[in-house]
Amino acid sequence: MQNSEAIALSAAVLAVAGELTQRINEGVVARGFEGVRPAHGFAFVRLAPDGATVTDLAAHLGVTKQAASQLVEELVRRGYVERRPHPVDARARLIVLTELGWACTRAAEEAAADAVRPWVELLGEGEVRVLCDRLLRIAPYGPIRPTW
Amino acid sequence: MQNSEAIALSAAVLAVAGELTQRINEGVVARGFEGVRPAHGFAFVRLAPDGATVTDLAAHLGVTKQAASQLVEELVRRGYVERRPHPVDARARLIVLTELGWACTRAAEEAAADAVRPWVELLGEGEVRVLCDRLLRIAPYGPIRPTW
DNA sequence: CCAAGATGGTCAAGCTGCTTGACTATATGG
DNA sequence: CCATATAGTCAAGCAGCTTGACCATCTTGG
Repeated sequence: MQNSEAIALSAAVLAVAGELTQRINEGVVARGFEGVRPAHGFAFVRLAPDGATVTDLAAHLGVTKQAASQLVEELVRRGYVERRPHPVDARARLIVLTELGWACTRAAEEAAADAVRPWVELLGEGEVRVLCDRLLRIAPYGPIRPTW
Repeated sequence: MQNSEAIALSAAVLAVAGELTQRINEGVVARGFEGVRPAHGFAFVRLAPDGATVTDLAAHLGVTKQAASQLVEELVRRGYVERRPHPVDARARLIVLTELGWACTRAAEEAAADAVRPWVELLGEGEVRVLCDRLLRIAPYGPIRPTW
């Protein structure tokens, strides 16, 4: 594979990622959740199952824990998450989604489904599944960084 | 396709994009081009063929022209590009890559090839080409935004 | 041909989100 | 029980973007 092809492929990946991020965020905002940034969505993904600590979140987002702490503070102010005492570690706090946070997460899922729908119409559901499989094999643990 | 699958697919795309951006940037830095950010690479792509104006660049990067102007100023200081009078519009300036800028672009292509190589080994060259084709069909003109 | 508005570019000031550094409180291991 | 590591926060600073203002040059309609 030639270098120029590699660049073209990279550009394609980045274009898809950019469009996807933009569409999902717009979709979430359109559903009435104002003031949310893509980074918040990335945080929600990590918080969704059982909550997480600030340090977990920082590692997940690829930022310092101070930055993660600020992000949590903002989400608390907006009512999307709340800090609870950690069940086994008195130093730590468990950040969990509020009901509003869950609603926002569901909105993001809907927005993602809307964003992906044109792909299915274009390529067919089977091809999209194959695409997803390929991507997961390529970078199963790629960084979810809010900023480049 | 269910909402949860759409989210999984989105996460996969973003993970691949994140890893790719990181690897290319590291590869460029490793080849001796210091102080370059991914955003610079996105600018180089637009400048490479025949140069571009600040306004073109701003549109391409999805930022204000002031921001694009600052980015150009930085690239000029580092010796990657130079401002030339525009051939047909005395208001505008044509930003073109210097020899150093071209060298950096080639380094980025090499780094991209390095980053993509594992994919080829994992999926085979044919599958990767198919992947590229699919991505280009999904978002042929997706935004190349340096920041989310 | 000229006046009026549109467009290309830059300067300046401000804001946002990140970083580094310092600190307290709690956990853990010898 | 003390030494060190870890969770979290506060504070200050910085980088990169934005908005607002401005000048130079172009384009257009009368």
